[in-house]
Amino acid sequence: MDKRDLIISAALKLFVNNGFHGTATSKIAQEAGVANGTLFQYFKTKDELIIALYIHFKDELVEYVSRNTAENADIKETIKTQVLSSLFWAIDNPTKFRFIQQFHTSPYIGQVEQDILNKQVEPHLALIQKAIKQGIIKPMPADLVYLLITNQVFCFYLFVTSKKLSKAKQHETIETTFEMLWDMIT
Amino acid sequence: MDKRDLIISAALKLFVNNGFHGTATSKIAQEAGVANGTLFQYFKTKDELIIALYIHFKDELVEYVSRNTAENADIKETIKTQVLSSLFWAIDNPTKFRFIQQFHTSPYIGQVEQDILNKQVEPHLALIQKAIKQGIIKPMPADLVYLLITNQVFCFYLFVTSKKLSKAKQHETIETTFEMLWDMIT
DNA sequence: ATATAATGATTGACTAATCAGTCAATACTT
DNA sequence: AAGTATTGACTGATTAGTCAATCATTATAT
Repeated sequence: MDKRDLIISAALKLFVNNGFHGTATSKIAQEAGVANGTLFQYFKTKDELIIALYIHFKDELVEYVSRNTAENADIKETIKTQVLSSLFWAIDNPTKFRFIQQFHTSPYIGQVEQDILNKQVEPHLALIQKAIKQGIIKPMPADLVYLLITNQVFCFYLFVTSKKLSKAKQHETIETTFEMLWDMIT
Repeated sequence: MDKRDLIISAALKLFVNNGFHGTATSKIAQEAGVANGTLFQYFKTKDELIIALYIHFKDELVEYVSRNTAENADIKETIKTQVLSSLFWAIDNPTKFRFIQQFHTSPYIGQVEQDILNKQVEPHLALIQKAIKQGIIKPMPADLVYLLITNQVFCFYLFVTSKKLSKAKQHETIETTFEMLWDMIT
């Protein structure tokens, strides 16, 4: 694990526990076991670190989902796989997922270039639009459907983590709630 | 408008724009047009101010919703009225609503006494439980249903504010999406 | 009615602590 | 020996919170 990674995971932990400004860069360096100055070698400013963290973990999630998405399954199966793998990633990486949520509702989200945000959303929007054209999903704005789906994921995540369900029970709940979601939008 | 209210609205504005720790208490006092020390007369610490703000606005929302809820309508009508009035409140008070969301995903949420959180949620949970017993809503954990509903409200809010829809178009979208939500959980 | 006292609200200069970020010195690699 | 990565003491700026002094308001006494 190189110093950059040490800094990233220390920062993740402290930001989620104490908030962005509630975490001093010196505390991050300490937690990472590196010197104060080293942090600024890898990230020019604290803001740059925070934004880099968001892009880093969001990319990790996007990559995980696309790696788990079958190439030529039908649309329902594709969307289902994407929803479920997002959720599994969130359950396995609660701190990273909470960081993303915290970032989304913070003023920092405005500092991320629109290009980067679009690039992560575009493929999903395209898939939804395709499903709407084929008459699978109800005719409605694609970005509303996207919002409904992503919020459902967040919702499942909150539920699954608040109760301490067994893996089997988790899967069962996720399956039923996905079918409910699917019924809603089709 | 007394000083306490001036401080509250100044704090709301700055916290939403700059984050909790990104906002200095001196800036809040300045924005409110009161002296530094006056802020600490009304709120012993900055943390106390932040938490008081959350409870204040959450109460405002809860009160608004319950004021708009008909006494003896049927369950669907009751829940529908609650969802719609939450949403209208959010649209009319975007800064307050964003503050609540920002607070929810921040570490401060852990500092709010469980009693206070429960008191706001309980009546809604009771209503959902009643609907489940009567076989109106599908048999599933009441708190999951509650999560699904509140997240849907957040989702509508994001959609309605991202597009700049006319009031009429807003109502139309909200009506259809509520029916979708209702179909999903019943 | 007027003066005086008492109470409480408000002020802003102040402090000790903390912060992000720098940089000259040091350690490690090639 | 040259180049690169790392260090941590340091700085100027900013922070939350304090407090003695001032101001406003109301109550009491003459």
